[in-house]
Amino acid sequence: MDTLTALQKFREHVESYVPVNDMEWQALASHLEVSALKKKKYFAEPGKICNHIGLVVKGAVRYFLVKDGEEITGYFSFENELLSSYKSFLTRQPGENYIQALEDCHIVTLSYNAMQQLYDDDLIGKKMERFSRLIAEHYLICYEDRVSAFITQTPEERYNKLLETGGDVLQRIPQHYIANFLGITPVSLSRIRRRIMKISA
Amino acid sequence: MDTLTALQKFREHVESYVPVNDMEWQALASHLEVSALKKKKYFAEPGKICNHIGLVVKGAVRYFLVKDGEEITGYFSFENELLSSYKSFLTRQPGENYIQALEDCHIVTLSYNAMQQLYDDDLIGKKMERFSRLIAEHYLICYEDRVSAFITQTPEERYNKLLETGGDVLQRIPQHYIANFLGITPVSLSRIRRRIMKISA
DNA sequence: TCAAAACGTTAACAAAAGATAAGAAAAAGC
DNA sequence: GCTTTTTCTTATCTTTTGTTAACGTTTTGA
Repeated sequence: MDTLTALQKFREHVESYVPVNDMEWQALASHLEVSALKKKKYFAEPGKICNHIGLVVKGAVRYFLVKDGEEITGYFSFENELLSSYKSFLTRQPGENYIQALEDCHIVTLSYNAMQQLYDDDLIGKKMERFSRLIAEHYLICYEDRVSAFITQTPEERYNKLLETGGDVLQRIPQHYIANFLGITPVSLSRIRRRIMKISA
Repeated sequence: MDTLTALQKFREHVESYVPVNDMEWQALASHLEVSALKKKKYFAEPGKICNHIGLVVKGAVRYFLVKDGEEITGYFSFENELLSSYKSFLTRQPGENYIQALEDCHIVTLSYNAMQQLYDDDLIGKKMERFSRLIAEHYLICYEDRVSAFITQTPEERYNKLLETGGDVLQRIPQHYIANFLGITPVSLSRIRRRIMKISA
């Protein structure tokens, strides 16, 4: 995928939140960087401050942290989704998790400093503020739903819901990662799958 | 508590995110409403669109939803914390949860329409966008931490962490609500407490 | 191509959590 | 002040999950 296509994808993503005219786009695009992230390479690592926010143009990444020597996968990002150790990016503190490419990825990134410059820009500062607000609000709602699922649903119910709405996740992600994502062990997920098969059979 | 004090608290809250001069404050304050919410009264109910966002100036509220006839408590807001069925407020869709006063509350609220007017205001639009962005980012991080706790920690570990950092919650909230908040049943929390007591004794 | 690693399932056992019920203590409301 | 409700604990039993290990299959990578 060429640079222009990648940037165009980024523009479309921004425009799904706020309208952007050509002049505004120029101001924004001048700060963007297009790059590749090969499978198994890391976008973020614990102990390091995440200095970039990105968009996954192609590919998929996995968020995980290591506890007691075990990798625990918390999240994934696919095409047209945000890519960042967001807490670290926002707070300027060292992050806690790895972000690793599950496939060869094409990404478009924006540095923290560029972001602040854009916020303070007279031409597009307000629009960038709004864009970031809408992004944050969007992901806030996602997290709210996820917390709600942990509180109100059993692991089996959470997996069933994932079967309905999961889409890409179920096809492209190994099941033991999905187990972590659901808050259970891979063995437990395997048992849940067998239970469901028996019922639906 | 009088209206001026309540408004002053709101101003201080805003100023903990962005600086506000007197002129800007006038523009904002003209849209604010100060009100009381008596114990057990509802700020939001399922099926209704949440048209206001608020600040708890005094008191505490509980967020809960009803599943299979059971109340499940997901969250609390105390003094100087945000108050809203945020997903409903943002998406303009009917909410799913109740927000109920646990104590007699004093609250300051801002309507959705006023919020949009403020965003589009030339004088303080950009500042309001930034304020809301920072608010959303702040709560996004809170939710991220909470999801992370569900994935990486056992209920016992989550309770222990709450003992360290909980503050108000543990003093002012009945334990069966806290159990829900931790994602377990009240009976289970009681057992966890006994296990911890035995160890530390 | 071939050895090594990763992946998913299953089994056996231990630990924890859910469901239900009962009882005591504390708080709320009249 | 007294009754009712709420809150918390405890016990019993069932269900689920975690842990560890084994096994076959698939995928990876040199």
